[in-house]
Amino acid sequence: MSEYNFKETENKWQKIWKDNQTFKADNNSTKPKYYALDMFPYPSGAGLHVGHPLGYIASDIIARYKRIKGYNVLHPMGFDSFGLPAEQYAVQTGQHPAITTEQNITRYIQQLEKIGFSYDWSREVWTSKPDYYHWTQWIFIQLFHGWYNKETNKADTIHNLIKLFEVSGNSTVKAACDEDTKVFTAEEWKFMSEKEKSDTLLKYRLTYIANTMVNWCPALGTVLANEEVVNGVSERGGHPVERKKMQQWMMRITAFAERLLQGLDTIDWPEPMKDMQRYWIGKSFGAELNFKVVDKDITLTVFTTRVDTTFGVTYVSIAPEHELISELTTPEYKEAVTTFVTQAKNRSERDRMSDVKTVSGQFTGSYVVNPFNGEKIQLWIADYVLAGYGTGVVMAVPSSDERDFKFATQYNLPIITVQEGPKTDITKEDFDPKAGTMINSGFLNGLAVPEAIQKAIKFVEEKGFGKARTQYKMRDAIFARQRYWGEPLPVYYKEGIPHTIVEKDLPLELPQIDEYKPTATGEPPLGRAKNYTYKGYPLELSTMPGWAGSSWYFLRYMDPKNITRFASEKAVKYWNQVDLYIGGAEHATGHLFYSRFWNMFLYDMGYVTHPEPFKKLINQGMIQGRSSFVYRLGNTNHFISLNLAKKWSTYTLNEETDKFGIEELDELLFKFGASNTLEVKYKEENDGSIKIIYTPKIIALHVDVNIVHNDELDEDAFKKWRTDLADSKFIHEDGKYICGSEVEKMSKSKYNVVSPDDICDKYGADTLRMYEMFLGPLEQFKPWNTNGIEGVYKFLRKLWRLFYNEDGKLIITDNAPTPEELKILHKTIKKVEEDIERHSFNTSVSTFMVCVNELSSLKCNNKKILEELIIVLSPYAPHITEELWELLGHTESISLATYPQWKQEYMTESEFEYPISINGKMRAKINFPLDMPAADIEKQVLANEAVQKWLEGKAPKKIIVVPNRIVNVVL
RNA sequence: GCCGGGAUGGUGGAACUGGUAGACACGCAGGACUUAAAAUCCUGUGACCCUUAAAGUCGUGCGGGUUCGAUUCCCGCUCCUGGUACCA
Repeated sequence: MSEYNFKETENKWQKIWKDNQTFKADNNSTKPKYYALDMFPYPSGAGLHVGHPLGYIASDIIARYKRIKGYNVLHPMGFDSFGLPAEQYAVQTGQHPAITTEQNITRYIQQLEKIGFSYDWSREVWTSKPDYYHWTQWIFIQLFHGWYNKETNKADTIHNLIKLFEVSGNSTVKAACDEDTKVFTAEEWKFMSEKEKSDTLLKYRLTYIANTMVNWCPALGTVLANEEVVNGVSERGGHPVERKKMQQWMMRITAFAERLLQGLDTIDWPEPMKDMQRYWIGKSFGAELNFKVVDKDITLTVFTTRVDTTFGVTYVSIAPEHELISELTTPEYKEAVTTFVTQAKNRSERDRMSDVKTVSGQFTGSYVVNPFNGEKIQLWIADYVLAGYGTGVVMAVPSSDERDFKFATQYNLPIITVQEGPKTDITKEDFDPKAGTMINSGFLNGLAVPEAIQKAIKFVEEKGFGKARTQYKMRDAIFARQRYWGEPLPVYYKEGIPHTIVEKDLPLELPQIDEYKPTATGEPPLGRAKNYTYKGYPLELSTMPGWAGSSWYFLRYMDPKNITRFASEKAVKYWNQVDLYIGGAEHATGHLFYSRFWNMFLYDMGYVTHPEPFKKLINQGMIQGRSSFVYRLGNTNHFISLNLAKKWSTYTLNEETDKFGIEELDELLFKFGASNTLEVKYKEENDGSIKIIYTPKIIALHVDVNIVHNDELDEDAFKKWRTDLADSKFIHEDGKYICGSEVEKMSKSKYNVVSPDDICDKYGADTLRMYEMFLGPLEQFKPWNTNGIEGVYKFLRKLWRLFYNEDGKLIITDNAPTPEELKILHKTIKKVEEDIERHSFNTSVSTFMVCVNELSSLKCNNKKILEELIIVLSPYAPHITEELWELLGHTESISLATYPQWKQEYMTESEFEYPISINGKMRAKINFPLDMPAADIEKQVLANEAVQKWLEGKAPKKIIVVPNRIVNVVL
């Protein structure tokens, strides 16, 4: 093979890698380990587009790089194969989602293999396979039998909690539990019924059943997440959604809030990503404060971060969902309150939150007492108060909080100013709630806000009005979906008490059902299964949410075939933590959060060796589509080239003054059979006269980007693209038809999807890999644009030609490398190594290009030089380098080679050319030996003729010599 | 509203800690080879000034500042983009 034949080369090596299992990771290696992980994909029906592999290519480069650096690398791939699209397809067609899923995965694997990734396919996992979800269910069971001990700050087994209850009840137990948990003694515990014990324990378990507000969609028969509800109807199908209190399986993730927050400081993640998680956890310090309700035996507790403003409280507001509302409403307000509450309930929480501009509320008729000054103030229901945060009750300080201010103004409630000084006026733009000093606030008067907060909290605790409290925004996660295509919850009910199924009976497999819809009685689809029971008892009909399987898959890769444990202790200990995780930033508060939670739990229980699953994280930016447009004249099949279209559509012609213009245009339009495409508009001028404007009607149409090359339209392909375009005519500019472009999301309907398969067929996988890296920084969002791909392709052919001459003869020599060649090589090794370490893949591609250009202009065909260059290049372009490696006489895969070390000795120069700047402007260049002292350089610079010219006889004030950089003369 | 990221030639982008802005690539222009085309190779390519050359001037979104020197640091804006949202 004397010409670079990427097809032959790539097929050959992909087959060899597969047959030899070249990239199989060893669990019993003595080498240091490196775990490089990609976020596994959901296999959608559309296949991969060119944006998907971006992160995979980067991690593959690192995996291959680490291999030749001597690491035992775990680089696996799998599929997050439970999910909604396959289920919806099943509902429509009756085809089992497993079939659809398998078809999609097969296609994904074919596509991935074509790009030449060094995955260890023997470790492939699918979350929808029973031997995988066996262990998802097992983790669920561990969580069910777990509780969180706040004393030791660790999760523990429920067995140990029961022992504590038996000894001293729950009053001494510090645990993460439901708010409404009642205090009981050991004696009381002993005499509880089985059901009572179960209910009590559920308040402590890390997976538990609770009544919570959910978005229920009757038409779809399932609970929806907040983001799936838009304007009160479901995102898919537009069915009405109601707020409903339902029994749901939950995960007590809030128990881990503090540790999930603290853990962020120990991991190497992008700072914005950590910030998102911090914000999501939403830790805030403040206090609980009790407000007694007048004439009722009720005390309302509020949470506030601003106890210092308590003297400014003029009313208290309560969430519409609050349980005590009916008790708190006086008879004369009953009707108004009921109307208001029903109204508010029908707006989903997100809906209410996004509609920030309007506030609404209703007086309950009740009054509460401000503990600080004994004042009687009104109790309102307000829809800006969220039931799920804090206590669901808020003390309102209209002078210091913008929402309270808006509400108070709207309902004519009093306002007491408690802060004075600059920026304390709430009606002004520059209002800062924490500015100024306290006034009208009794013992707090004159203090700045931070001190006032401290003093007020102390006061509250001393007087017994309440206590200091840390509050988190994060809430427990709902862990059940009323759907078919997910992991069945391994739970059955015996006399109304939930039990987990025995571990040896796992996995609890998804049953076959005839249809994938909810049952007629509104039960989840699993209600259709026949004999869906365990030991004769009914099983839970909900399945796990989409994030369950993806929350631990990185552990399964460590030992995917294990049937006795999710992964052997030895494997878990060896692989320990994911060293590098590459994936999109969109998972910040979902997958990445839940994975940390589950891993932390498993760590507490002694199943894994590190509390944080992902040591280092890199977010790759999304690759957007770059749509191409053609410009159609009116409703004809005449298309105008981009710049003509631009000109014409802004080219308004005035009949009076522009006779020539309109004739010219009309003639053109007529010539192309496109008359009647002029739009006539009338515009009134300042002087009252009417101006007639003609504009050609130009319609921009999306055109398939695959028939546009460097923005030039392939006209023949265009005519064949759609039958109605067969008779198209083109109005050219410079003899070509140029298309317009715009950056949009990649999607079928915009005809801007580019498949990696097409690129591989046309240019090869190595070109695709290098080009995707060359496109720009990994983290950056960027549009896909095939325009520059030729450059990378040319580079690979140029590399090939270092080995063969024009006659197809191998021209490698064993000569000793010249110093110049060595210098080029070692410069390249150094630069590429630095680039990989800081993930600047785009610059290393440039470095390779420079290197090959320089070597080829030196006509270098030295075996030693090329050998090392090929090793360094191999992570980027694995196929061509394997082929060339073999040509150099090696019989083993390049992945077993050793990464060459760059040597300073080949790169040092004896002289350095200093640019000389005078008052900041570059004026001359002079060579000096590297070891010349600064004082000597100064002298020689002043003596230099070229410099003298610029000095004009003046003596410089100062000379700055920056070693190996610059000499600056200041006049 | 709040929290991020960004703005550099015709285009994608480089410049790592302040030190020759525009590496590398695309595109474009010209040339070589060829009967021709493709492929390949060579040269030029920020703008202005200019017959040419030399030299010069201006240039990293806008306005200021610090510095001998700023794409880089500081202050104030504009626009684009991502996330998030009544969290008390």
